[in-house]
Amino acid sequence: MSPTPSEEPAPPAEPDRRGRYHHGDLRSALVDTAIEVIAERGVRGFSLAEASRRLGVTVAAPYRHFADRDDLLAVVAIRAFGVFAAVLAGTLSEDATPAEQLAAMAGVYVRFAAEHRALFDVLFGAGLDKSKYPALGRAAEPVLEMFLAPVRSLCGGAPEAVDDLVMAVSATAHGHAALLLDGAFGTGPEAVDAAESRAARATAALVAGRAAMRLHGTMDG
Amino acid sequence: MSPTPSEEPAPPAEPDRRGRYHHGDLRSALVDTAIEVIAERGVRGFSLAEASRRLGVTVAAPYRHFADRDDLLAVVAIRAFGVFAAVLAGTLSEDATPAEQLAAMAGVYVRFAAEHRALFDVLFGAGLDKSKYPALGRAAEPVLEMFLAPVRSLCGGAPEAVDDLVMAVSATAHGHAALLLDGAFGTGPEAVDAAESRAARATAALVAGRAAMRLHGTMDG
DNA sequence: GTCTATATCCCGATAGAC
DNA sequence: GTCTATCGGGATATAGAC
Repeated sequence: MSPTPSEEPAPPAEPDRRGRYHHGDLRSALVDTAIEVIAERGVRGFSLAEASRRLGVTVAAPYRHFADRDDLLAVVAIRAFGVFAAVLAGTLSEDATPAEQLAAMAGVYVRFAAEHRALFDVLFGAGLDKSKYPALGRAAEPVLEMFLAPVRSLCGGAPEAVDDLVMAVSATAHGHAALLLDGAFGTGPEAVDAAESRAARATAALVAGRAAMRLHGTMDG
Repeated sequence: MSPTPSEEPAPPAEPDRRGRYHHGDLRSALVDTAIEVIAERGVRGFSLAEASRRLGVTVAAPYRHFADRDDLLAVVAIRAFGVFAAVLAGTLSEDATPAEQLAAMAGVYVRFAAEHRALFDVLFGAGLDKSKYPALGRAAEPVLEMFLAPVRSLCGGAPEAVDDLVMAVSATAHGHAALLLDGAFGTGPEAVDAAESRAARATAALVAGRAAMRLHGTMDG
């Protein structure tokens, strides 16, 4: 019989390379793998055990790098906010009115949810206690700021109006994204296109309607 | 020694009453208990084991009445649609314009999410596969129909415009509800009031904006 | 028919050995 | 840093008491 033991091909030459994560990259490998698993099974289908299995480590290994499952998900969420902000920033064009910018951003919001479903799922479906992860709140600020800029241009600085419109636009975008992921617009790329377009148009109508209502003095509450 | 055994007060007289569900009401008791548990811990915190424990029944008992956890949740979701439709119907007033009705319904949508959080949570946070529960889709139809009525009045029957506006209003309402439950409007009754008011105003602006854009011919895609 | 008892499997989490 | 071992809890399926 050959000296090969049972199922291990060539272990002697490289004590710490293939299939093992002994030198500190297990942490980032776990984050990547988490996103993979979540993309396949959703957040609620993600488990540390599954991620450990895919990386060839024991179920206890992740606890050297993360306090618990939510702690890992919080790191994924922080990365998600980073990607989200980058995607939003990529749509800014100088020769667009603030209203057009907001409409485009609402569309991109929806597209982000569809194309980075795993990340979006973690942001809004993981049930992370934000007060427990201050870094999460900090990671969200750039995103909020990107919505604030065009709204400030539109509202001229009135703080209450700014807050009002930012929330309305966010809710419009988020609602379209949530309904899309829920299947309300159908499935496939056409559904994403449709939802993106609808979100943009709804946002445009919202902004236009605000202006009209302000002109006509139809304001209460 | 008194004849009282150890911890059982009076078992001999009533063989099949207190603490037992031998006669067919375990099914409905499970639904009620599920709503209780979900209200306390959220959908993802609900388990058949916990419901069984509260009802004094074995973990296997629920499987006599429901195929699995999702099957029970689907029944809860069907009840949720019923309550939702009833709440929406309660807000209809004849002397309101279709636009005012839609705005009010968006507000009620948000209030329903807050006041019946368990039911709302099941509807949108349980991840139920709707294609697997046809009865769920049927239960949702009355709700959709309530939004369709005022929209038809507004759009004069153009099928594309009707679909467009229903989705936009739904998304606006849903977005506000989701952000409220996520804590974006703060916590407590004031947050609910604020979110309800914002959803109503955003819907009013949306409808007004649509009309304005149609007048000005600003329509594309 | 309804529930109990039981057994298997997966997951989260911790303690201690290497 | 990772592994082994282990505990508790939940989902699920089956066999059997009443």
